Amino acid sequence: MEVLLRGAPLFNSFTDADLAPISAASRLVSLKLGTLLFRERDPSQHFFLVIKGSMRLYRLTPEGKEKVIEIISQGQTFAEAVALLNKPYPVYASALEPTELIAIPSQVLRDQVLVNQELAFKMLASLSLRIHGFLNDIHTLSLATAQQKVAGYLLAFLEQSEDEQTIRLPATKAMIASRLGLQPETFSRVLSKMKEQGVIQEDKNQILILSSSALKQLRDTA
Amino acid sequence: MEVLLRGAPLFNSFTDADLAPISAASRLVSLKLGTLLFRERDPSQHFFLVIKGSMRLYRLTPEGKEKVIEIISQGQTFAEAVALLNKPYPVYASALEPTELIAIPSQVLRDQVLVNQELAFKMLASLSLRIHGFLNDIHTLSLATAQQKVAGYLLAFLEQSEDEQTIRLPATKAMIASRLGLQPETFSRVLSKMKEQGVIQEDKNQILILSSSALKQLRDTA
DNA sequence: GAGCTGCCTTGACCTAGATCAAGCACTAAT
DNA sequence: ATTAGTGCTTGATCTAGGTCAAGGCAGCTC
Repeated sequence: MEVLLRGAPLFNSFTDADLAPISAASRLVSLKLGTLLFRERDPSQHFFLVIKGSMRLYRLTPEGKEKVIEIISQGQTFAEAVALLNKPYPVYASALEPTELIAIPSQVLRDQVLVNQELAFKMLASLSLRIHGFLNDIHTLSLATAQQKVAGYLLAFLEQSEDEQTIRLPATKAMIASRLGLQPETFSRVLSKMKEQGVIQEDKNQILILSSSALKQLRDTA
Repeated sequence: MEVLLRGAPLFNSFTDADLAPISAASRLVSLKLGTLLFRERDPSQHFFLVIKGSMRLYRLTPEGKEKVIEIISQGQTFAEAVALLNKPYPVYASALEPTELIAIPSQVLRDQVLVNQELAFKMLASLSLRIHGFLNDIHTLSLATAQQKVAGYLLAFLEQSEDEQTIRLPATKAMIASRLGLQPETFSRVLSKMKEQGVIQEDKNQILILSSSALKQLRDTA
């Protein structure tokens, strides 16, 4: 368990002594595809670290449509903030694929933050990072065309994995479309056009970027 | 200065002893309407508390259009997270009206967080709150009609100021439209229609809610 | 290998809201 | 009083992307 915990950025610099009480209180959870982990407004008894697979965090509109807010992949944590502050979950969470999580009781987090100064700092850093992500999302959601959104989304992958030119989408296309604030049809059409223009190529659910500069062009042009 | 500082939620429970070093290092800043306080990517040497007036935080698109991300009013702080983590500012900030701020050096914040446990907690709480706000924004930006956005925006005021039925808009209509991801024209048309339907009434830049239930209806209907 | 089932694509249409273009109301300066 | 500036409204178009509907294409199970 310690090994798994240390896989997360939140915990990677911790000593065994720091980690022991957290590890002792946590437990491993396995979810089948589609399993609902918690609902919006549920009390937050745990926060979670994704060991394997991925989770989708979403909300429901009054009419019952789903809007995907975040897709959480391996190594990332979620619901830390609400757990710490003892607030109800602000979103629904369900498994996008068969997924393994570590569930860490909120109380343990609260206790540890008081004891371990570094943990508080790390939490602040992690929240701050998340806020930056949201700023970007807000920015693109509100004034980008479909093409810009898709180009930006694909480029985000290249940035983190350096000179890899091939991308495996982390969820179904419909999910990604929702994340981007698009209809699945529109997402499909945009990808088609990019293929047509020779900017990308698709094989199975792998996407190959033929020209990242052309893609940047598309992202930055109205 | 101490008095002003304690006006902010971030500091309201602090003892004089806690506050003294912060107060000593901070200084008061007055901005004329439209003054640019910092740019995106500037190093974050201070974070800020709004004493009087209001600030707009925004970004620029590649084509140079502005997108308002947040409007910060009296009593609120901004740029705490980046100051703490010593990252560059992620947005532009300029004064929406003649505005007074307290500028608190980032270094002081970093020092104090290490010393004062409660401050770290408060910061976590404040960031978490901000994240919740962003979740809402993302939600509405991506799948609400213009009418839903405006109704939701107005209702947000009623929620915080209880049974006040009259709202003074915190910025020009064009700014608010941008915050909501709308064109000024569209914002204006939506308000007109609401007046036509007898849901609201407008006088100067005061908005009177005639029927908050009708407004809720509008917010929750596609 | 026949038939499901779930994803994805493609086409035809339609509508919300952006854009373009005047004009109006109020304020501030000359 | 006249002009000019700024924010707001209103009307007339245009268009990106949403919606509806019809297949196509795996990968399953039986």
